[in-house]
Amino acid sequence: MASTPTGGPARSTYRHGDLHRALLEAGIDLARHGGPEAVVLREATRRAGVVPNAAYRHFASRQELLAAVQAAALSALAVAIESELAGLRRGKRLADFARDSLRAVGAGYLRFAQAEPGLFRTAFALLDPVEEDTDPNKAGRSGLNPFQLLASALDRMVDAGLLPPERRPGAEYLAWSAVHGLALLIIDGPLRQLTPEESAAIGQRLLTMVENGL
Amino acid sequence: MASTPTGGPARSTYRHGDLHRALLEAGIDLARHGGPEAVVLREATRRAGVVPNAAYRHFASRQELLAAVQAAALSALAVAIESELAGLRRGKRLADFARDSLRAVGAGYLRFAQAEPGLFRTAFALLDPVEEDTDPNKAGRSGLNPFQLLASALDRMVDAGLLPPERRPGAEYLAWSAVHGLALLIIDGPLRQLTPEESAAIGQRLLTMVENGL
DNA sequence: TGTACATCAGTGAACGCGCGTTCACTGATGTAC
DNA sequence: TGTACATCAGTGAACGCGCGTTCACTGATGTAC
Repeated sequence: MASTPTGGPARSTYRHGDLHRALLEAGIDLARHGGPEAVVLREATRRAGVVPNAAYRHFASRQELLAAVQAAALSALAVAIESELAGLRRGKRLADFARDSLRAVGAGYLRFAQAEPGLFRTAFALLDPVEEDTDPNKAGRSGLNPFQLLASALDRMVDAGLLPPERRPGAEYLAWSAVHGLALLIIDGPLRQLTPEESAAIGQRLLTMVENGL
Repeated sequence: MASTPTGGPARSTYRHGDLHRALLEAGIDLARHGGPEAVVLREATRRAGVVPNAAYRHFASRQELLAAVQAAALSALAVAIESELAGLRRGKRLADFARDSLRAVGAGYLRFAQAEPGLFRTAFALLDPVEEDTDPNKAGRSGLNPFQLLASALDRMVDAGLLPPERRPGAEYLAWSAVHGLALLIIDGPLRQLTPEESAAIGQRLLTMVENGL
């Protein structure tokens, strides 16, 4: 039996069956290992065991495939944040819970960046505004995308009286900046050598700075 | 008289005269307009009015040209920070001066990112650790590179009693993260549409957060 | 249940592009005498 | 001051590469009768 380049079994049918999905998954895998610029149409078709131009039945251009991969990366980030949030104990006082939520959002963000740097970079390759975006392809299980998860954690801070309402507007961008910057120093920058433990520690310190400084 | 592609006068001599410099400047210009991936050997030689392989007399590879451009970008950033620092009035109390220095470093960083996004992105394309780097090509007039300028502002904060010495180690990375993240949101991200005034305002807010949170 | 046929997913071949890099060369420059 | 010569900066031509995308096609599938 012949094999595809990735070692999977060759198609026995003339039709692929689910080429759209196969291309998307190949694209995600490429992004995972090489970031957005590694999402190459021809390589995706190679992995799907299909001729290059077959992709055009499912994506109008390389750009469109990349956009789909980017949405998937955003969604994966949202899921990572949600799973960090899911680990919180709810029994605590409202204020503690609000604080913990904000930290969980930040910690999930940083953990994802370090665990999946390629997908992380893909998620933020020329990002369109995502504030009002309700595309479920970019969201986690809660239906919220990463930005919206952050926004709701900040709302909780206001509700708990930890953040004065007049400082709420735009606070997303301050918190996001700090965490995003650290993520990049860790995956692409001078903090590349840190172990996951070390970066978790500096992440916590950064989150404390945000909490106190907001 | 014939012209080079950029409209400059054609060489009248067989030898170029200063091709090394011409290639570097072409590379810087490419980076300015398109970031690191726009630094293309063949295009640099075209602009210098020279055949493609002539570059190899001066740079061993495209990578080596890019490294030189990157150093120049870092140096330009350092100069931008220095000029922000130079605007400070010295007469004030030590504590005020320390605070203002830190803010000036951040503001210079943000201003440069917005004014020269291509060079900014080039400066941080896979940055080697720059903490101990004394390469003058990466430094400003003071001989310090951007990271070292930040470090010395933080030292002043400690001297002025505004930052407890036990929180000094690693503080560079916290401050840097915040400012770097905001810079990226502004040049590549969802804050792309902000006017320079708006981004200066959010920059000041971010710097306040850093100051209070550190 | 069986056959004719329209649909359209995937094929095969080719395109033009620009890139980095290597090779053997040529001819201007500046130095040694 | 004048000439021979070595150096080496820039030339000319070519390479192989992989990319995105277009074209006219073929043949498996599923629907209409």
